[in-house]
Amino acid sequence: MTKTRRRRTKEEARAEILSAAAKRLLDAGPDALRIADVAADVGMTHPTLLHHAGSRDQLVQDATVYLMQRTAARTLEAMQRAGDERDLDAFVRESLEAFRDEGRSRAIAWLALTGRLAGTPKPPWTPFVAAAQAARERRRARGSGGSQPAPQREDDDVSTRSALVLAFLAVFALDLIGDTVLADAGLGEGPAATDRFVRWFARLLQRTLTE
Amino acid sequence: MTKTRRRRTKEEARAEILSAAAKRLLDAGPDALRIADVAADVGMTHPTLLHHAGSRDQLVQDATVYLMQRTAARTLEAMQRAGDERDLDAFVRESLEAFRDEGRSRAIAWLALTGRLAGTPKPPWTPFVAAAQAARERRRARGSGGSQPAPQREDDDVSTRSALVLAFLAVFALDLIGDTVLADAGLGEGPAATDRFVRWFARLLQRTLTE
DNA sequence: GATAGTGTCTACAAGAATGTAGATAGCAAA
DNA sequence: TTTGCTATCTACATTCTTGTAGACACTATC
Repeated sequence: MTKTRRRRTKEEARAEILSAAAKRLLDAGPDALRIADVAADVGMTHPTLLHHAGSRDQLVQDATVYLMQRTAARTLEAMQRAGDERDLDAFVRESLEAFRDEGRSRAIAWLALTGRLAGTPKPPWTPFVAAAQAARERRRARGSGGSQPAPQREDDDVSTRSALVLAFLAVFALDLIGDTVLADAGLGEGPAATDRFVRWFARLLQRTLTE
Repeated sequence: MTKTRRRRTKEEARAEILSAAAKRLLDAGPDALRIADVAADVGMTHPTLLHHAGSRDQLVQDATVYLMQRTAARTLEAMQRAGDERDLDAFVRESLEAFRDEGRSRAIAWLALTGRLAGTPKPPWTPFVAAAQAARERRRARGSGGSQPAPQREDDDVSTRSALVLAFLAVFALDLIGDTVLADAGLGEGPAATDRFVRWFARLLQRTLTE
């Protein structure tokens, strides 16, 4: 009966706890999070975890913020990498992959369902809007040769933002329930069906943002 | 201390229980459903509820099916009413309203997150696909005057189905997280912002399904 | 009006989950 | 080495939740 106690610094303990809690949060949701489970994941007893986390409610809240910030960073990076210059097909596909990998859709859905979404740090939309807007104007200038009437700036802006919102909503929903919906609609199953739909959707976006 | 016992038939009791359980399910999700709460809603004690429902798990499962069937009926009716002949603006708006009223988006999201979505009765897509396809061909025949080359039937079908899937996904996500996303993207707040986006999206759909 | 069937209740059992109290042990600084 | 700090543990208390047992009461039927 060798009892090997591992002693962490306060910060290490907190980091490990948050990470494990975020994982459980993603899997089973806030209501199903059990501090004893999280403690076991990290390798400590639940009173020790409480010593660091304060209370269950506090842990859920902290893990929520941690989760959203972590996934936001990863997602935005992927979107930025893909959305800058290349075509929208890559943009949509990479966004979807980032959402999927980090479980961002699930995180957002959990928060929305439990009424915590509003109180969460929001992602920065401004750079995307600016980039998309610039790309649109570039395409238009190239295409028209300057012979078209001056574009209506305001309508353009709303249209660009709407397209980005649509992309966000579609990727979110596609990740969450895409497989089921595509199958129900008779568009096939598995990754191939999703790929086809993503390509179709990217073409649609491209046309909208180019016109 | 007048104890007024109300005696229901087996069927009445079951119906009331299912309805109340579905409401709680929608609000707080499967994990947070407490049979004592549901029993209180209906006006009975929790052992009585168990007598009718069997067990908590059984109740959750039955309420899930009940909920999905009820919302499906209402939603499909609204979509059918709007999607048959009129423009797509009405179609999208009415779908969204139906989703919202019945909490169908929340129900779907709960099921998806807890891994129950696959085992749920699927809505009938065929009539919508057929109607949308017919409408598209009608529009095209009217527009082209018969001078265009014969349309590629297969691509057309995939495109129609894809558009319907996109509409479904968008309405679903818009209901769940639309307010937050629209606000984050700088497209305004409240019902007005949603309305504007719905109109924009409907125009997009219209163009896609008409070409 | 008596009787049978069963919907409903009260009381209790058992377990799970959060949180507290006090002892112990690992680590760093004197 | 010694000492102080605190991360960690064991043991316990409390509350919440599901589920069971058996008595009671409402309704229909004879």
